[in-house]
Amino acid sequence: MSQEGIHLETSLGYLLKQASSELRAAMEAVLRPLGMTVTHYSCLELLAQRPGLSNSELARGAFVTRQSMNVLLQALERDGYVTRPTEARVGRVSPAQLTPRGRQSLEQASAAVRSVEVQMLGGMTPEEQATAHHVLNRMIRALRNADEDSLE
Amino acid sequence: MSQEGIHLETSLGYLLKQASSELRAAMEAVLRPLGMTVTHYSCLELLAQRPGLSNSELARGAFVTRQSMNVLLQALERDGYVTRPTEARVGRVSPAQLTPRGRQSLEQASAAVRSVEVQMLGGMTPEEQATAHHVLNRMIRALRNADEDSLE
DNA sequence: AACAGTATGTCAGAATGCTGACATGAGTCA
DNA sequence: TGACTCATGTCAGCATTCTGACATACTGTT
Repeated sequence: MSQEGIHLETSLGYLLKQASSELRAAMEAVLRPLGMTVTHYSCLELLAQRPGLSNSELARGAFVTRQSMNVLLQALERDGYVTRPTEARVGRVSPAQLTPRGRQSLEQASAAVRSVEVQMLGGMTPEEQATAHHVLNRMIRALRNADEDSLE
Repeated sequence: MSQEGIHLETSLGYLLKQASSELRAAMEAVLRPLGMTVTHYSCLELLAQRPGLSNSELARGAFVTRQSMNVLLQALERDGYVTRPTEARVGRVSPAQLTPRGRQSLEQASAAVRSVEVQMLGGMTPEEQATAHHVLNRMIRALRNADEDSLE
């Protein structure tokens, strides 16, 4: 059982992956008793904050492909958590809405996830939280620009 | 095509997931031409920095289950990138080693991944990098403690 | 020495997500 | 109007990872 730090600990990329992995595990742990997966929860939370999001938009927001989100949405619709108009009004986009049942199901999950985030923020001061916010945004922007650069 | 920021952007957890997702995508993009997956690369990199790691230790380092790492290791062994002793000397642990071929294959991948990390660090000052390092470690520690707490 | 507890390697089945592909509708430009 | 491009929803097949399970080996306790 050797658990001393690897040299990779000096890599921000590795740290990022590690933190994300830990966060995901913690979320899965609190969502499992509710019979909910992380993507499942992300979908509901996105719909609560932005009613009318389409399948593709939800997929982008939950960091999965639109195909994956589609099967999830169909299940959620079948089980009565969300509704989608039978026919699209504009283009092929069919905006999704939470049902009261979906909203209720989200409430407990949202509280559970909030507790995880509070745990994660631990004893961080508001200043530290602000710098974390700032630094993560910097990384995201830098990586996104790299993608665009390679596309031309 | 509505791409304006969601309210969730104020959540550090969401930002973390976003950054991690972006980083993973960027790594996949540069590793694909080399016929290598992220877990594949992680395994080789870990072995280069810490020769003799066992299957389970590699799994933890690459953030996958030991079962997943096992199938990868078997493939890598079959293709001559790593070697493992046919019989364990102590317990069931069989330490893995990179072959020259594995080391060579890693070289290009390592350079590619380094370029991604440089891109990610973008115009970040050394101070910002240090705070990023610090803040991510804080989050990781807080989440890990939460896990231990729930185990008792 | 016997025991429980824990960690490991490994196999098999299940779940989840992804890639490929297709048809449809909107926007653009000649 | 017609051709081209792009985004969307959706289906099918594939890949990767995970969960469950088992045998084995070390560790510490009584």
